[in-house]
Amino acid sequence: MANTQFTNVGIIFGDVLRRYRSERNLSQEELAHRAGVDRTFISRLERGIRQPTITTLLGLGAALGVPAAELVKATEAEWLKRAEG
Amino acid sequence: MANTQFTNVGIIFGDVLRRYRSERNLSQEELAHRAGVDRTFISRLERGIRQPTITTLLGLGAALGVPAAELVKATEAEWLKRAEG
DNA sequence: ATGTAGACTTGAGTCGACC
DNA sequence: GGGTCGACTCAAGTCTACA
Repeated sequence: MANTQFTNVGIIFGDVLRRYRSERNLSQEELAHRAGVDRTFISRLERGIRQPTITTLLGLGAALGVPAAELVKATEAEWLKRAEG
Repeated sequence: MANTQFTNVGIIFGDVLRRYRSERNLSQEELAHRAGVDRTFISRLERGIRQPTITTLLGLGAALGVPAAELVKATEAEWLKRAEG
């Protein structure tokens, strides 16, 4: 049953996504449209209820005008920070 | 039905993953063990048949001793290159 | 414009097996 | 050690609807 240590990744990614979206004054609906996904899915991502695949990540990055790698980097940094608590 | 433009992301990521694994002289089995996933799943990832979620990405990065963001960056760069063909 | 939720289809990720 | 596959479970992602 591996990966108990990665349990919070979705929550952290949700925070990151919401922050990037807010900074750009995009609505969930507009982001969803640009990224080619459903609005309710964005809502679930931001709340950490769902997790993106790498394809979705690239779509979100393109929609936000930021490399997907940057979203992952921010998520990873926050995750490492919380992991060492 | 969005995202036809992202169709090849899985293939590209598979190439990237295999390259990073090979450079570290890791077997699929060892990588799978370290990342906490199944060996056959690594095989499918490398062949582009399956795609990782962000949680799996962080696990793979940790297993390879490289930031997951770097794997995404490499994937994204290759994807942009192929996209402009 | 967002939260939430149920019901749905497809795909992530496992397990066992064989080449 | 790796490829491949079928069958399985559960989660990704959609769609509709209401607060």
